[in-house]
Amino acid sequence: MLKNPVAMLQLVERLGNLIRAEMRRVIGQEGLQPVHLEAMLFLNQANRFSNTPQSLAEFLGVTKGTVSQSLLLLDRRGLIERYQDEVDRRVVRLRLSQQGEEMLEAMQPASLWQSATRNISANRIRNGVSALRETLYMLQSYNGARTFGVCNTCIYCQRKSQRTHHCALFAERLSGPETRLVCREHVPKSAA
Amino acid sequence: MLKNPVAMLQLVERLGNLIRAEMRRVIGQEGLQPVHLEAMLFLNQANRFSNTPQSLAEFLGVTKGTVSQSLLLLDRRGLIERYQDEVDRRVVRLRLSQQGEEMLEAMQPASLWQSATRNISANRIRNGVSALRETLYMLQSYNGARTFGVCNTCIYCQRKSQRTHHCALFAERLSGPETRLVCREHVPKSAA
DNA sequence: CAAATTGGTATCGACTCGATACTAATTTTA
DNA sequence: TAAAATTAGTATCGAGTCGATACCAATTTG
Repeated sequence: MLKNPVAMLQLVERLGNLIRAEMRRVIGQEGLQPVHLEAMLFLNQANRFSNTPQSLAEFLGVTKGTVSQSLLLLDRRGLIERYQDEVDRRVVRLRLSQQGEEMLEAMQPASLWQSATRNISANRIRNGVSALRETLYMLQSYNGARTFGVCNTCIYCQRKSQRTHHCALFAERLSGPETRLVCREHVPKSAA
Repeated sequence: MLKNPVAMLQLVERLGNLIRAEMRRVIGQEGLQPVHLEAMLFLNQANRFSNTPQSLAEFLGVTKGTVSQSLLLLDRRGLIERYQDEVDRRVVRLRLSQQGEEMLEAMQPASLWQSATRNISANRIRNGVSALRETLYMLQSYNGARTFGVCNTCIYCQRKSQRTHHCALFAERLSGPETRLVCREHVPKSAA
């Protein structure tokens, strides 16, 4: 019955498709697909508990077999590096290569968006972000999907001192910069 | 420098990907892909100036060759009908078949979203819709893409009487319901 | 220590997607 | 008005996604 939520859905869908088409245009010149850019953006933000094929598959919403194929391609192109985990030798760790970081740096995928939102009032954007964030959390909780938020918004993240934080789930120390990376085990504080 | 627009971009991107993954899950059971659902949703809303392969290709942001393939599949499955235009015999007209309409009806793609937004205040949603809509128009104007809005938000749409409207571009009469369909030649009033 | 689970890879088939080449109908132009 | 250019659409090719299935090796469970 409510029309505005449906309007919001259609806008998000349409904007998502435009972003995707723009991605395809830009990254297609490198012979890549949108999902490759998504993967690289994820690896650029993933913390050390989350930089694995399994985690990436969950983030992208595809099977591990599918993600394995995409990683093979990114590896062949020299855009990522894969190495074995020291303690659990089944798991593969992923990171962007130097070349991968440079490509991401050079692309500036957000620049068009920055211009497009230039004349929108800060208040409307704040409201929009808040509405979208809540919708995202709700959707993720419905289908049991992970939230992939950054550590400093997670219930497991405890501040120990001015500079050091602590993850109560992995029982490990977190540096300041690390609390701004996304984690597979993230549980939003609002949903505690 | 502004962080909120980037946050909004990431949210839209993530939500778009989740919607896409959900689409794949739902429509995959019919042996279809997300783009097929996008196409059917478009055809369900397109007016009589816009129900062609070319128009659909512009909407989806793919080439006409690509869209031709997808239409072939939808036709084979009996979900759409294709017929020749009477006056310009190069153009093919598209419409959902009975079966296609029933499938769309049965899927209710917006229901999850409706639940997810249930507890968000109307004001925040209104602000969000407004911010997203302006962003969408800006992005579309940048790359010269069409806006695909509904007639009653278009500069060419003129109200003739209580019940009849008139399109100044095609110089044709529009019924009331027709003014709520999306058009390939749409130009938003705000950008007049 | 054997069985079950977990993380990852390989292969197959259907499909997307851009590029290219093509046909037919319409419009432009010389 | 006839030839040239444009427009709408289709066909084909190759690289890649994607799920499904099958498989292997390392780890955890019983």
